[in-house]
Amino acid sequence: MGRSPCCEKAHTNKGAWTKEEDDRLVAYIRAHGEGCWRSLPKAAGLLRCGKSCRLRWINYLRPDLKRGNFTDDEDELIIKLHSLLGNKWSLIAGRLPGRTDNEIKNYWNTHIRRKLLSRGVDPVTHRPINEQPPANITISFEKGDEDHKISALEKPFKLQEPQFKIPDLNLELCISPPFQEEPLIKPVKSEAGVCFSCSLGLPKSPECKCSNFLGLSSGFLDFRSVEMK
DNA sequence: AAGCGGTCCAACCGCTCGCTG
DNA sequence: GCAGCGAGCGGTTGGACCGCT
Repeated sequence: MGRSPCCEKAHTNKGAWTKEEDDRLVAYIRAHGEGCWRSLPKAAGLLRCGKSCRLRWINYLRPDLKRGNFTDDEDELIIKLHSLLGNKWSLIAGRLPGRTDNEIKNYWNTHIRRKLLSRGVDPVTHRPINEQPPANITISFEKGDEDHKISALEKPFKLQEPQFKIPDLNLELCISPPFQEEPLIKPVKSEAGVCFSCSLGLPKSPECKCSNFLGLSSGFLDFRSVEMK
């Protein structure tokens, strides 16, 4: 049995949003808050799919969005984050206050890719274009658990033999409070984690007390400090 | 001015994940 | 354990816009 559609497609508008639709959506969310996107269109009097409403709100109507050009700092931060996280646009967006995953994804594909290529850097692997790819590195979270292996380089290279396996690497995750707006490169050291500068391999700042890149020596990678709020 | 090709970005689509019964 | 559902994510697309000829 197939999944039921997320909305009655026959009775929904598609394409560009009108000013009136925007106003209705904003007014409804201001009055009732976000949540239950499936029922929102009907409640708000919109002939739109819930997904479409959610996307419109998140990518365009949210009051905390920062519109306009990306700064050089943001560019470099995106490149660093992409080299660490790959195409995890929502995670990258979580580190750029006021920016959306869609915006960053578009910006990456239109500007940064080209920028890296012009520097002679492969935008997928973040390595010099004429450099031979290294043997792939596989990280295993649990002994013998094939499903939990991940490629350290996301997908740039196919699995090759011999596989280099880091023994019993325990990437224990810890929960930190929701992200608060702060200077981009200021160290935000969590209780047992690592400051963001170090997690990106950026130069240490005076306040930094981290001992190792990615917090591997401490056994902690504060994933939530990278994950979106 | 018209035609064309390239660029950009808003929006859609399909899939996965997590939750619930 | 399984199925259904809603939410969220990443890839892709369509069309508006712009510069060049």
